[in-house]
Amino acid sequence: MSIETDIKQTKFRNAHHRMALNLIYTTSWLSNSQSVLLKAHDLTSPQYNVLRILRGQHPKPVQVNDIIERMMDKMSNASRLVDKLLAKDLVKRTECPHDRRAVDVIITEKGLALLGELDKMQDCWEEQLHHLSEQEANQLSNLLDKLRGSV
Amino acid sequence: MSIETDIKQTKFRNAHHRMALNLIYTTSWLSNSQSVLLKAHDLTSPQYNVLRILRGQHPKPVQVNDIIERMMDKMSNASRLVDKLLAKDLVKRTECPHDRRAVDVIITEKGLALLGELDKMQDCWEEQLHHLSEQEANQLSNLLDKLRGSV
DNA sequence: AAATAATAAATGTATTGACATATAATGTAA
DNA sequence: TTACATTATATGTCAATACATTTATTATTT
Repeated sequence: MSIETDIKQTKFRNAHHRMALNLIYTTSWLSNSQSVLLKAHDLTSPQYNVLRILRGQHPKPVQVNDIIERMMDKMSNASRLVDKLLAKDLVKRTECPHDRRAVDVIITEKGLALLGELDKMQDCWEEQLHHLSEQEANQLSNLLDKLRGSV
Repeated sequence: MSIETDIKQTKFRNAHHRMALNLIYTTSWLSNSQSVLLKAHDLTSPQYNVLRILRGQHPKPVQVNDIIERMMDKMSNASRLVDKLLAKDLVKRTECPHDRRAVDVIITEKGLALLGELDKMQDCWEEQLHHLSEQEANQLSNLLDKLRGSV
């Protein structure tokens, strides 16, 4: 009885429609709560996302194109996002030796340190998710995979 | 095995983390596909959302504040959103008789006609959701409610 | 090798959104 | 009734985003 009260709507076309609205609503709820936490560290969600991608590959460099492919929301102008991180000394950008079109992006020590701090915040954020058991979390994830038709 | 390949990430901190990323990724996938369809009719998702809220109450007027409360992503500047719809003659805006601070917003015939067309598009969009059975859709929706702690 | 296509990234521009603040009307308390 | 708080909406400003285009480099074709 919840999404109904949250968006003050009692009728849905059908189960799938209710599910779709619920997905959008729940995700908006979830990512807003993350944005609030990140703002205290002067980061946006996409910036945080990029930093974690870079840490995942560290110390290997990552090209802008790779970043785009790995991002949650495939975005067009990732290079300006990298600019922002560069301005904060959280990443460094060097010309890729094999391909002079491309650019190698690497997270800096400062970036790693910031992410280290944010891990605690992230733990805190993830606590919210524990209304679901581990089993339920897996179940939800599997349903999402199936929804996208990739099972 | 899917979110892993879609965002090229094989390791997650834990089941809940994987679920959270999957939620964000799947919802982004879902709403992007809707945006693409809407753009052909020169509407954004929030605008479409507002129009449907107005249709839901039609012919009763809806105040801007009500719109905000009913929206998926609670947004600060709903009045400029109404402006946009007004400019396209999809809604009309009149001063609320009982409360001169408030504004009554009503969907126009043109707005209703547009939504009528878009219903077909929406059906089409919802077809995507049928990788899940009705039962699975309900299951997913219930898990989302539970995730938000509102069960 | 020259011409053409394809790829990686950056940039221009207009729109959208976030956030704080302003304006106006109403409600409430002294 | 005046002062003060609250509510409803609008606006100013700046950052973020979308989308198209541009530049530079590499790959492919003839």
